[in-house]
Amino acid sequence: MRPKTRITIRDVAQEAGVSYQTVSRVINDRPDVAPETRARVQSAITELGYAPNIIARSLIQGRSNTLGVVGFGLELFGPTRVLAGIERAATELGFSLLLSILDRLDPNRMDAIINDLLSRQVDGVVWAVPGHVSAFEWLVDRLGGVAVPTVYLNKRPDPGQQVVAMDSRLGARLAVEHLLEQGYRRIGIIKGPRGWWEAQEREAGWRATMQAAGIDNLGEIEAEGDWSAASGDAGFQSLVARTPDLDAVFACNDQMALGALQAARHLGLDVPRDLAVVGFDDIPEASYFNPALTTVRQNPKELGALAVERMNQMIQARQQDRTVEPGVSWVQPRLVIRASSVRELAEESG
Amino acid sequence: MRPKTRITIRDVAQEAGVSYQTVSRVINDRPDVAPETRARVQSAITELGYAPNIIARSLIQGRSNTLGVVGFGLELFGPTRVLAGIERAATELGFSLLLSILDRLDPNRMDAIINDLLSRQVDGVVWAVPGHVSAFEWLVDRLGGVAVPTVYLNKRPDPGQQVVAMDSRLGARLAVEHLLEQGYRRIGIIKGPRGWWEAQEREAGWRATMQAAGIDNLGEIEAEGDWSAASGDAGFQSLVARTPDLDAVFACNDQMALGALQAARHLGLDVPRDLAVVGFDDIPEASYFNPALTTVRQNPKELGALAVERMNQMIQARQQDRTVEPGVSWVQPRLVIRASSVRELAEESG
DNA sequence: CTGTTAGCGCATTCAA
DNA sequence: TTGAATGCGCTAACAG
Repeated sequence: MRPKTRITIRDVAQEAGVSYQTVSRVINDRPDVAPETRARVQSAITELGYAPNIIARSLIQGRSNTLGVVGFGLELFGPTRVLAGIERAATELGFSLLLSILDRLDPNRMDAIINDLLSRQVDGVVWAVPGHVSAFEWLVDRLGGVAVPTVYLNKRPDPGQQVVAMDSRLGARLAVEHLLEQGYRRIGIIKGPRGWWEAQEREAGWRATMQAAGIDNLGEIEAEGDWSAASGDAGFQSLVARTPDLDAVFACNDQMALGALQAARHLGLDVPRDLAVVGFDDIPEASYFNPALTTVRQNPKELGALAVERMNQMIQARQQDRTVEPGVSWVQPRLVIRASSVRELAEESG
Repeated sequence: MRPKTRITIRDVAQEAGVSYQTVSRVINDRPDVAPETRARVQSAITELGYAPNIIARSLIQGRSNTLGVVGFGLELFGPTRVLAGIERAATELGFSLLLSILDRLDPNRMDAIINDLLSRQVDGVVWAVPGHVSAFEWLVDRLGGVAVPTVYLNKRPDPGQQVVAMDSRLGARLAVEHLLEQGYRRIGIIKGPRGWWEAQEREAGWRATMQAAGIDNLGEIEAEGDWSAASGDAGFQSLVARTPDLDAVFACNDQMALGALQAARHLGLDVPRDLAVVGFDDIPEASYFNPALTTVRQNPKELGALAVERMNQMIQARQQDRTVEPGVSWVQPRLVIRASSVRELAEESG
């Protein structure tokens, strides 16, 4: 076991018989070191098990090579995968990640998180918290004020901000158009929680597509859920109660679709014969639902990766006193068609 | 928008008309500051929007208030929830989290992660990577060598190590005993990937309980999966092909159980009449499977929280030159009984 | 090529 | 109660 005192650059210098600045040069791969000296230093480093203190380096350089990530829960599919994408991209670009998780939209907690991240000298902040737009105004002020590069994920685009977002509206349109093509007309919706921008977008996509198809009285075929299967179950029941001629449901995520499938079964409805169900996300289990679920596939990992690349550009630019034009990057979802919305497919696999 | 140069303690001092050490005292809530002075400094702080540089503080104190967390993927239920528990507990105890994700057990990547965490002066490392024991030997050496407090999650207990683990063996026993009580005898298993310690433990629990019940020829009712629904599907099919009198399946996680349910349906088997299925994890969707899944409920968040508390004890102890006795903390799972393993329940809800 | 001198932002001795 | 020095571990100018 090694001594408790930390091994510093000076210990290495002494061991190698050089000045400690030479050691610094070796560590930082500077060219101006004699090969023989370099080798001697290297072996001293491994000998002593020296590891450079990045904290000290950051202090000088005013740069920590660290990104702050603020996420929302780790319960849901999308946000979790987004985080995975962020992590991978950050690692590739040489950033470490300081992770904070928000469980609810508590301004005090948000403020504390931002403070901590700034105090820890993060080079940028990836704000991966879905939520109601108004909740962000003070935040933008706060982050904008200190001028820390910030990228927002799945947030309503605002001028002056860097946003990376899934095109949920398009996803919803794909889902509804598919159902229409399959001959379904009274396509109800089980919405996500009101506060989520993505939920609003999915609803908007559904509404626009339905209206374009000339279907009205949409109010009576709407239900609101909270992303959980239980809420999908309840939402479906309330839809059916209100709308006897309901023939399809667009659930705004796969868990709620699962709940709807379950409720339909209990009501003796056959999917997709009597009723079609489409979800959103394409969680890995979706193809094993009964019947297999047609759903809109997101690529949340890509979303996260894109956010980090954007971040990196901003940081690079900033070092050269340039700026990156604010704007929105949209990621396109696509529809994955399975048995829950196609009568022919159901015959085979059922 | 503020000037680009960072605001330091000196700027605040100047603004408040005191020396910068006084500002330091205010920041650190020292008692020996005149109330009037304190107020003046406080207002200067808010005025300038000053935030202390934790990096600099860490450098002096030799302590970063940061925990390194090494996780494995963010795809699986357990590991993700464990991370959530870690995050919450860490926040409560005033630690920030430096997150690294391992996608596969690559020694180079592991080494790079450890190096980075150590270089960033983390106060401790929470190693939340499931995997084969042998992969850890060099690691223990590495972490033990630098004497950074380390807690391992869901790893085979080894003397001299701090381990926090779910009692998977018990969980498996609960599952199998329940099936036996319900009158099932030929209880097959769909195992997790060979490399995972938890998978081994669940298998061991199954095996021991089966043997205790006097059931043999266990070799022919074993299949190996990879935690995915697809592998559960395939595993189940292979079991049925080999064992015509199979009457129950213990799947080592809920996704594989889902695959098994699906396969059973395709084979025209009624669950639970012809065949019972039990899973492991109790993912939120489990109660919405068809039929609702009996499963072993873990509390992975608690596991993560426990690990951090342990970590905190070690760090505290270390500051006082004490040591914490190495050992294992076991977290107990419990069985959640639903329709997939109880014929009477199936009648009602089916 | 290598060593010397400064200083990053702050806490921690001291002294006043 | 406050201010002046000292140094955490390291990099960034210089000089030699």
